[in-house]
Amino acid sequence: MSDATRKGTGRAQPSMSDVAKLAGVAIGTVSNTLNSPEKVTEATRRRVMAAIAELGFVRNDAARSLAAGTSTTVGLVVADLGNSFFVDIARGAEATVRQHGMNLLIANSDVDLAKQSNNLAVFEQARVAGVLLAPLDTPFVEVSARLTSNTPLVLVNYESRRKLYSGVVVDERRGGFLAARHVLDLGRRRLLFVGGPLSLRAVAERYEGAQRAVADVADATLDLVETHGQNIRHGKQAARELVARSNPIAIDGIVAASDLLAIGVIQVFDELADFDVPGDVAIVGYDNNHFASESNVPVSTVSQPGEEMGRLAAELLCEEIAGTAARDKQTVVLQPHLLPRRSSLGDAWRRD
Amino acid sequence: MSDATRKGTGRAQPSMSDVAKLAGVAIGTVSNTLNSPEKVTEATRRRVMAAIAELGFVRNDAARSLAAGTSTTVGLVVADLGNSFFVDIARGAEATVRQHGMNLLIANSDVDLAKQSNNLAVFEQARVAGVLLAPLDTPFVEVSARLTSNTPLVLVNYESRRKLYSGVVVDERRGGFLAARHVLDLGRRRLLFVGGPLSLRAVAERYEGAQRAVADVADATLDLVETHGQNIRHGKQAARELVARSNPIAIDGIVAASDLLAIGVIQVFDELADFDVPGDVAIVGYDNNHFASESNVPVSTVSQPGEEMGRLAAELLCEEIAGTAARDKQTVVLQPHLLPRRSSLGDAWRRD
DNA sequence: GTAACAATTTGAAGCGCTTCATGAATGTCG
DNA sequence: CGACATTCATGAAGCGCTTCAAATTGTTAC
Repeated sequence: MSDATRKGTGRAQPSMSDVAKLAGVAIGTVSNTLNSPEKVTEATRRRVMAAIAELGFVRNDAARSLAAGTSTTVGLVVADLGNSFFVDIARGAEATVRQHGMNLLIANSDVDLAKQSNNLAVFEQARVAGVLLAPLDTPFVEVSARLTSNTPLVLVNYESRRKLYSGVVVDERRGGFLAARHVLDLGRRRLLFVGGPLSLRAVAERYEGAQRAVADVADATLDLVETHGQNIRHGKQAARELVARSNPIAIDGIVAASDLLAIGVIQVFDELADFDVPGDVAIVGYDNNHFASESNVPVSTVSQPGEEMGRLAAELLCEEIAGTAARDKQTVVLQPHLLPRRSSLGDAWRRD
Repeated sequence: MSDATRKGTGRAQPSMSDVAKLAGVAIGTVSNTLNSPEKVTEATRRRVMAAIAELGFVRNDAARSLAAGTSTTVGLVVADLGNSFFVDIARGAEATVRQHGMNLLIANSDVDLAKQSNNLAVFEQARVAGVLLAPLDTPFVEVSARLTSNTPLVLVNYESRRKLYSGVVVDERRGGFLAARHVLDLGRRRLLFVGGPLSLRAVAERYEGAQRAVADVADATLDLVETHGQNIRHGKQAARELVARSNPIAIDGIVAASDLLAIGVIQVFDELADFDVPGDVAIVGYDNNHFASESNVPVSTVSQPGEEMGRLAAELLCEEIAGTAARDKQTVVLQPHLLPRRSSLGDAWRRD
């Protein structure tokens, strides 16, 4: 690399020894004023800071963490940034990580297993202090294959079967249960679960929860329309399918695996104008989607504590990094909350 | 740090010299099989790879980039991950960066200027190959203050006034113009712009564009309702305010600064049931919000090419990193596109 | 004036890697 | 068969930092 082309501008980054030279001190002193200012006289501290400012010195963190053997960044590998649930997790994780004086860097797997493991590899190679993994809802192959390394790793929204990692999850069954029981409490008896595919763990567990709630009530039934995804589009399809089955439809309560599904269903019902929500059919969604609360018929929902999950997971990770973590890996289970709105309560619901 | 507490497990990461020892080769050979396999015999390559696998060796990237003086990661500092526009940018940037054999790490500024500059600092200290910055819509102070460093930096969705950095922006005026002209083309003459605050550059420019379109038509007028933000809530407020001004309202076309605003307006109009959209009032939003296309009345919108912006910005950055960039900084201006849907076309619009 | 001690400062060692001059081994050709 | 390439492998130097034992300076007590 010729001197002229180096780094585009040709001006090389000044190093710590440049700073030391300019300030007329030893290199160790520069390091000290940066890392343990209390070990340095006020006078020399000022001289060093002046030199740093004059040269525009920026500490080389690669060298720092190589020499110190510790890093101050934490990596977060996230299944899908397009999903606001994961953005909430990121936000929570960042807050906690920051409190511990570290930084959070995010890598998006974009619903692609290969990218996910590549992202894990990137963080490991960078020797980050630790990694938070909010993985794809798929078998755990990739993460287990990762056991070669010993970077601390905490899972978010995924439970390590073999207790290899700590993690934070939310009780999906409970969420499904809450949603269904709410509808049942409103006196509805012929329920329907909309969501899918059931091969997704989260969906399956929500469905199970709903089944349990229905089983508790003697004359209640739970039907199922399995979808190919959780978007508005899928909700609309499901609603049309439902109407095609029998019109008027034979149900009076719907538990949807996502708010978007619920919205899709409501929209179709609105169009048909035959079904009143919640008069004829009470509907509960899932996720506390930002839009859902603002939509035409505010959707009752089950709220996932995304930020809290991020915070807790980061807390667990920081413990592992500090070495203060318990020997045994633990999985914290957070409880979802029901947020009843108009799509189930009707006019009884007051916007606050 | 005692041996027992080190790294939690106590098992230290193996180094390249461990691999070299096990494979019975020199350390330089290990480096070569990793970085330039063609310089190494097939036989030794295999021996080395076997040793790597056996030890579970993971290359220390901090040491690598320190020694090599180059990094293989690119940083993206993003104003707000909660906004899907920025997620699109991230997705585009990642695709391009990956094509160049590098990795993309994301840091979220979360609409906080202090975090933004901290994030920039983190990436600089990490000596990433380059940084993409999708900044907050605020004065350029922080980024200029950053001039001390010489990490390549490309802006996304922001134009460097002093041409200090290359960048990719979208022509917001054009977007506003397209939206307004579309409504005018439908024969509407009494238009209203909803959005705000106008101190946001993007909003102001969209408004200007709309004004220009209206100025082109002799008898057309453009009214303004300034909002405090671009959410559904603000749209509802604006609509109520409008109705309060005069009922029936004196306008027949609305250009909104976001799809969410448009949805809010439509929802209020729906409730009142007095105004038909688009019969009485044609509405165009902005952003091609995922949600907007699926809503009850699919919202006509102006689409921002987020992914393309990310791709292009990453392309520019890679050029700067490679040193093949033109001397002068350039700002690429991308054009937004109009996507007419039912909220303006009515039944003439067919879902595809 | 000096010994004893604390407070600062110093600078060499080394973190794990890439690089590259050097050497060894093998092949080629007149 | 010797001279010369060519191909591989070697290992020391050094990237910019942290650390820490040792040197230096300042302070207090006697």
